[in-house]
Amino acid sequence: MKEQFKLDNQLCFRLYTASRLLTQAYHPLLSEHGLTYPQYLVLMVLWEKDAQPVNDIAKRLMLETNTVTPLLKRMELQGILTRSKGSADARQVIVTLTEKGQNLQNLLTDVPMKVGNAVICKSVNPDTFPALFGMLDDIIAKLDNQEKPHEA
Amino acid sequence: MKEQFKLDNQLCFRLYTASRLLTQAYHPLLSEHGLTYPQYLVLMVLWEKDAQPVNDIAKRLMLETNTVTPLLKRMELQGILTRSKGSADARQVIVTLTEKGQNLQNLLTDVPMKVGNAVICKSVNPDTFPALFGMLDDIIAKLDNQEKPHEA
DNA sequence: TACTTTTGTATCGCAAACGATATAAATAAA
DNA sequence: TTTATTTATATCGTTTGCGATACAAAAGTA
Repeated sequence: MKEQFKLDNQLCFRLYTASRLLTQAYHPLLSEHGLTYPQYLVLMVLWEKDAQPVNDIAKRLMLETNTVTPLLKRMELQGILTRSKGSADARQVIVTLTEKGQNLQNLLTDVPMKVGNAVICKSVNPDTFPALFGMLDDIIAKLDNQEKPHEA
Repeated sequence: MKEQFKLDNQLCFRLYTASRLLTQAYHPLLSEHGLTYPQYLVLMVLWEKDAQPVNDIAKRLMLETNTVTPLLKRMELQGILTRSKGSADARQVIVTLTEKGQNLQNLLTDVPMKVGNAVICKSVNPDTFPALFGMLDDIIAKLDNQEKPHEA
């Protein structure tokens, strides 16, 4: 058994598992409002800046539009947002929060605190957060412009 | 816009993104051999210890059996492993690597190094790996026995 | 203007994930 | 030994995630 294949040596498996389990921790808090975690991410993007084209939302979440489009359609069916043709560029679809979508920000106020307190702060010393965030951001940045092989 | 909802403050979004992008980095190396990343994880589990019941594999990967079962069936169709009724406990399904499955370990020898060199070591100082692994392990451990609320 | 290329979204198909539920085998209890 | 409970897998349905591809609008070029 080759050393490089030991599961305990894998960064990716750790990220994969931590991501899944942390997402699961959000589940009961979000499903209460009929939301999934990726939908919650879309909400955070639109709360930061409303009325964005699909592309901008996808870029912000580093997802492909073919992932985001169906996701947005489901949220539209739920009356959380609307999708309308852009006026400047007719190819664009502008996504705008409805009142219900705006209001979810109030209903979900406690979610970050609940997950943070119940889980994260009990497992990681808050002082080490900047270091952890920094490392993850470095990995993400590296992987992000790995794919776009630098046009030069 | 409430501070706690800023995407840049979210640990979960970072984990989610880092996990996705790193998995994508494996994709070209694995698809060459007809494998997906979760299938590669199963292989690592079985290379460590062959002939395990479905449950043990699922536990090792911290996945549910309803995720692992279809995954194993696909791998069985590819001739990578076999699924057979356990002799001691007739409920169990014992998963065993075929010669093809064994041999994939040789074909994939370079994968960890390629991903590691090309991506990880260029974004994170290898000296900080133990710290990063430790923090992720702490988060995973905390989330893991969060769900099983400690039978007491 | 006519043609080509790029860009923004969407459709399709497949492989995860996972909650809910079903089923059979094993174990425990009555 | 019945009956009840737990355990090991599996089935079903829904939502993601993403590669491949389609298509129309916009931008660039001849």
